[in-house]
Amino acid sequence: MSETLSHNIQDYLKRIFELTRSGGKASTSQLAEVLGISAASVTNMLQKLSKTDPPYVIYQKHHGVELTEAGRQAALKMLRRHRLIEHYLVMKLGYTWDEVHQEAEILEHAMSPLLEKRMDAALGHPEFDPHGDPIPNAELHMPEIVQISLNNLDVGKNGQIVRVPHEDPQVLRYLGKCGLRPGAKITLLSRTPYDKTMRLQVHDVAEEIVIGPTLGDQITLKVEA
Amino acid sequence: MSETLSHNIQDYLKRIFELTRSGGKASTSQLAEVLGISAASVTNMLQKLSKTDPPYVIYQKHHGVELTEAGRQAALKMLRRHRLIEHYLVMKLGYTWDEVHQEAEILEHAMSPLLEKRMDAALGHPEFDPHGDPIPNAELHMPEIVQISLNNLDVGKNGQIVRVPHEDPQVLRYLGKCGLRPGAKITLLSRTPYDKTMRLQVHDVAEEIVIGPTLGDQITLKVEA
DNA sequence: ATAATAAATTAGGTTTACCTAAATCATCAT
DNA sequence: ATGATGATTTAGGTAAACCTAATTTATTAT
Repeated sequence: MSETLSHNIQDYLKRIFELTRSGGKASTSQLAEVLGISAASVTNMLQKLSKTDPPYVIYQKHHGVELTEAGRQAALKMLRRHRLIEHYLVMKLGYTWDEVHQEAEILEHAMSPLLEKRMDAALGHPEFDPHGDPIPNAELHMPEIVQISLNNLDVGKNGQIVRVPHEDPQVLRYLGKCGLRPGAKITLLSRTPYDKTMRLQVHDVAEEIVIGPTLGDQITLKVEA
Repeated sequence: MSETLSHNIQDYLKRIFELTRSGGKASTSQLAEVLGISAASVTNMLQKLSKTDPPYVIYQKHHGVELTEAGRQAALKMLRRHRLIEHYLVMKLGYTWDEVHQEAEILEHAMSPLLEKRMDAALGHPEFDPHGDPIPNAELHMPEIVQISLNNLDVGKNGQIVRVPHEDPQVLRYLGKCGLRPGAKITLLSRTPYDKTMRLQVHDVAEEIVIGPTLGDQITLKVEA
């Protein structure tokens, strides 16, 4: 269980994790696509990963692949490291959000348990990275996520858009232009006491946007429990 | 010139640099020893490294190897990264000295130019790491300072302690009590011709101290070039 | 000078992870 | 139900970097 996995294997497991995040299986060609290699190479690796002593994946010819618990643990370990690194680079070394991903992609494979521990401590054991994605904790548990309306989000907290009102195409178009669409991660910057108008920052978008409580009520977010 | 070298090649070049630091060439077996691999593997790699388009080493069968200028630049780049990382881990992440070497050995290969730049800035562009070893600057020039052992310091000259022997805690404690620790500045007052016993003045400390050549050999100083 | 020893090289092989080309399987429209 | 199409797998091969065993070269002691 604690044999060291190669960089490549770590990458495969991480990608399978991402592709199967919302259930189902990952296909050979999907993996080939995200890993930037040929489908034949992927097939070879999947066969190998499904035959290790604790197998890392469950693989059936022509029917895709999913992680075993061992594979999931390994993937979560990489995910934790990746997000900790991203967070660290932004918080401590002045990186901007768009610079961190590539850097973390490489560093995560070079990170020792000690370095992970120290960065985690230096950041105060954060639960979310600067993109708003949750960071698995040291025991590899993801923070619990629940859904609430934007109106109920606490100031300073992050959330990820799940649903936006779709009745009025004009509103929808406006929100889309601001980057406020399902999947977008936001931070609530302030809420005025009197009329509950909210300023919020869409991650990866420079401008802040302002939203009133009528619209805010209709916007659903995933947030930490 | 800016092709990316493999981890392995970077390690070979770094080791050759270290082994030839004080002139001469590195032998196949020395390299096999420090790299922890067989001599046969080293021979193969040396042949390869001496035949690249800009060759990285000058290699003659049975007569050892030394770096070309291209090889030296590559080695210095790794040395800079290694020492910056060590310094960073100690200064910013609470590592102790015995923990940093292994960590840096791995991280140096995963370090981007941007990360190097940011760490360098975060540390205030240091010229020496906490060991007192010089850090090549961004243009890969070593600080114009030479390190010598106390035994080789001319009488009347000044120096700054860089390293003291760390095997014997009793000796260390004694030297520490005299103010003779890394960073301390000293002047060599005299050296007896017969047994090379030295009198020296630690700046900011009233008492002179006396040191024999056995201990003097193990005390490293920075002096002006 | 030469034989013994040590160091270095060559020869041949392994593993990991990739590749291309050819073959096979699955699915979908007719 | 069948054939076309696309996805997947198999077969055979490459490159990097390592290995052991056998051989060759260099050095050292007599």
